[in-house]
Amino acid sequence: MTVYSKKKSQDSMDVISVAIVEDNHDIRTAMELLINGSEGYACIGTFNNAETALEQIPHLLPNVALMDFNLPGGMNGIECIARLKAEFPDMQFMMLTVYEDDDKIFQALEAGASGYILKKTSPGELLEAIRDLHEGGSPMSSQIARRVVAYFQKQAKPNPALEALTSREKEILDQLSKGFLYKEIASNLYISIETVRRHVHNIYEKLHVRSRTDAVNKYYNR
Amino acid sequence: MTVYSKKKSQDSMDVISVAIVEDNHDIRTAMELLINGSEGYACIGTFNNAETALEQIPHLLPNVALMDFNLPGGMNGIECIARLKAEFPDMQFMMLTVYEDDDKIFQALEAGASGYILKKTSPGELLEAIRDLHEGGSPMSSQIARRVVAYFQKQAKPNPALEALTSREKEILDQLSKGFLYKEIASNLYISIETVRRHVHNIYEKLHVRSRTDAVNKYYNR
DNA sequence: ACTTACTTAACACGAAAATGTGATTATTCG
DNA sequence: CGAATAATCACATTTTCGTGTTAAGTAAGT
Repeated sequence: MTVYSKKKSQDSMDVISVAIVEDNHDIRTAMELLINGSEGYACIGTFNNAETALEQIPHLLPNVALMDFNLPGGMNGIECIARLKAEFPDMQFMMLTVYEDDDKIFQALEAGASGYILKKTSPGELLEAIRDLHEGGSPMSSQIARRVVAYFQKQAKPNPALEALTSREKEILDQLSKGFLYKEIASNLYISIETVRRHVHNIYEKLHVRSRTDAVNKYYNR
Repeated sequence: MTVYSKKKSQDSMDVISVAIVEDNHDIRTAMELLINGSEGYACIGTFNNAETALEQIPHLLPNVALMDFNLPGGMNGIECIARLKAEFPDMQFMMLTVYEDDDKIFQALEAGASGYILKKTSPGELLEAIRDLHEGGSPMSSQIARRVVAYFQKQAKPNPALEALTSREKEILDQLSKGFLYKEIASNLYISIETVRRHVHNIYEKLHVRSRTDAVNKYYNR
C-alpha cells in the first residue's frame, strides 16, 4: 500500500477540516481521535449514517469528508457523495472502505470521490492521504490504481472486427456514427447515395449487424 | 485502523529483470547502475532509441521495461509501448517522463503502460515502483492519479438534457441505444408499438434531434 | 496476364423509422 | 378537487433504411 506524495507540504500548515461518515463506532471514534490529535487536522463532525451527514455537512463545510461505503438506512456512501459533490464541487471526498472490487471503485470515482483507500491503511498514511487529497492529489493504493488503469486500457482498444473494414468503409462508418442521413453522407463524400448504401451493406456484413445503431455500438466498442 | 500490511516482497525475492529505453546517456547509466546495484533487480538491457528496443526486447523478455517519452528517431516511447504490449501482454511498462499533462498520461496508459512516474522520482521510490509494477500495482504519483480520476468523473456526468426526460422515456431511450426495433421495444416493455412511437417522438423533441443515432449520441454524451 | 479486393453506381422492394394529429387513462401535486 | 404531467393507444403519410442483384472501372499483387 504505497502512496507517493508529490510534496510533503510542511510549508502551508493550514488546518484541514475533516468530516467522518462511518457507522462503526470504534472506527469512527478512532479516526476522530487520530485526526483531532494531529497537528494541522481538525475533525469538525462525525456521522453514523448518510442522511444525517447529508443534512449537517452543508452547514459544516469541511475541506475533506471521509466516507464509508456501507451505511445503515437507505443510502450508501456512494449516493451520499454524489449528492454532496453535486452541491459542493470543491469539497473533497475520500472513500474509505474494505472493498477492492472494480464496481465499487468505479462507482465511487464516478460519484465524485477523488481518493479511495482501504480501511487497513495505517494511521500515518491516512493522515498523509487526507492532506494529499486536500492538496489536489488522488491518494489510492497502487493496487486500486491498477484497476482504474485497466479500465482505461480496456476502453482504448478498438473492436478487432473494425480492422476488417477498408479505410473507405471506416470513413462511412464514422459518418454513420455521427447520425448523418445517407444522402448527407453521399454529399459529404461526393459519392452517390447508392454507393453509400452499398458500403453500409458491406459494413453490416463484416460487423454482423443489421442496423445502424448496432454498427455504431460496435464502432464505440459497446 | 488496525492491521499494518506493508506489501513489501517478503515472500519470494525473485529478481526482477528490467530493460531501460532512454536516450539521455547520464540518466540511462544512472538507472542501470541503480538497478544492478540493488538486490532483487537486474538490468538486462538498455537502449537509446525505440527502434533498437523494439528489435531486442522480444529476445530479452524483461519483466519490466522503463520507457522514456522522447526518443530520437521516428518513434516515441508511447508507440514503442503499444507495439511491444500488443505482442507481450504480460510485460509491464513504466512510463518515465517529465511530462505531467493529461494527453501524455492518457496516451501512455492507453498504449499499455501500467505505471507512470516522473523522472524526478527518487532512486528508492523508483525501485519500489518497479517492484510494485511487477507485483500488479500501478505506481503513479497521486497528482497523476488525480488526472486519471478526473477523466473518469468527466466521463460520468450525463448530459443535463437527459434530465428533462421522464423515467419511462429514459427507459425507451436506453432500449433505442441498444438497437432494438420499435416492435421489440414494445414487446420488451409490454406496451403498444404506437406508444413506443409516441415516446420516441417526445424524446426527439426534448433532445432536439431527428434520428435515433443522434439521440443515442446524446445519451452517451457525445 | 490473371486474379482478388476496393470503390463506384443503379434499380427495385419491403421494412422500419420519422412526422403530424388526436385521444383516453393514471398519477402527481398544489 | 381540479390542473398539470405522464403514459398509453391509434391512424395516415412520407422518408429513410436495409436487402438483393448486377456491374463497371481501378489498384494491387501472383
